[in-house]
Amino acid sequence: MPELPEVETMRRGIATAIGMRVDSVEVPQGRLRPLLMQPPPRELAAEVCGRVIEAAERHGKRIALRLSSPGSPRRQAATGCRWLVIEPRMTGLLLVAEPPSQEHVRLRLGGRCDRGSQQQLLFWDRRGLGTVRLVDAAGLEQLCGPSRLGPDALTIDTATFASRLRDSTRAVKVALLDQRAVAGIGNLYAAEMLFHAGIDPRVRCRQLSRVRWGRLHAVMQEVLAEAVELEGSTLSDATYRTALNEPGRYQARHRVYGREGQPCPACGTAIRRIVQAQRSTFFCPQCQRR
DNA sequence: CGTTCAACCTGGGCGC
DNA sequence: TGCGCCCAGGTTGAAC
Repeated sequence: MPELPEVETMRRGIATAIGMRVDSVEVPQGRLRPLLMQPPPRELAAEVCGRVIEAAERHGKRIALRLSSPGSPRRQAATGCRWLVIEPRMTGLLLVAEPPSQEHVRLRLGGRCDRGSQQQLLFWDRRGLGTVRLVDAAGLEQLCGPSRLGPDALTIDTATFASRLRDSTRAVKVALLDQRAVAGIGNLYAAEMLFHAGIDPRVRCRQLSRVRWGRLHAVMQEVLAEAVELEGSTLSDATYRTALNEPGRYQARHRVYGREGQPCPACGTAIRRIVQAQRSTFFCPQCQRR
């Protein structure tokens, strides 16, 4: 399930598309389940074709492709840049390699003079919960701005991190998933970082000492950075793949996630699974304290 | 402010 | 072998 490390891996994996012009947008019909696209495929294609992909940004768990203003400089003021915002949600993937089955969206790219090659950028989503939206600067702000996403978990500083969470009465695990507080953490990495910090996921934010916020901040960035380095986690359902359609390698590092009943790698106590905010939380009742 | 639930979806795993 | 069921979890929005 794409969280920060997986989405960052996607962003890096599609870097070869930067500088290329969109020649066509294809949205196959047929057996494909519907995918939220705004505007609908035909309009989106008309607006996107001819623009150059100038940058691939990551905002939390979303990718935003910055598309150049079309046409002459005079027209630029009127039309301006656009952003193609892709939200993979549960099973969405951005690929430059061919997808395992029919894709949802295919951008055919060309026109870069330094390489002069052609390329494709594909979005495939097994469950079809993902979204692809074309927006202007105001729309980007709405989808990815500070009203929706807090500072990025990978780069937020200790003081800001603590200040955005410590006053909450919520359980720390639940608060870590709040994208408005801190952006990028999902269910899997929340469990892993709390294990490494030795913190019981049920502790209320307010109960955590300053020292423990500092420790949590440090391990959060260690865990996320290492997961980015290893290109994310591909679970047994094997949905998540890199842009080259290869599995991630961080799953070998999982200490608690998905390991209910198995011995804690640190102390041997059986890993427990509980439910918080309707989602599974895995933790070691011995190593993770209140 | 916080929690809970339903909705969006499909495929893998389970019990029978 | 197969049917029905539950579960996986990112995000939103409504209800309490």
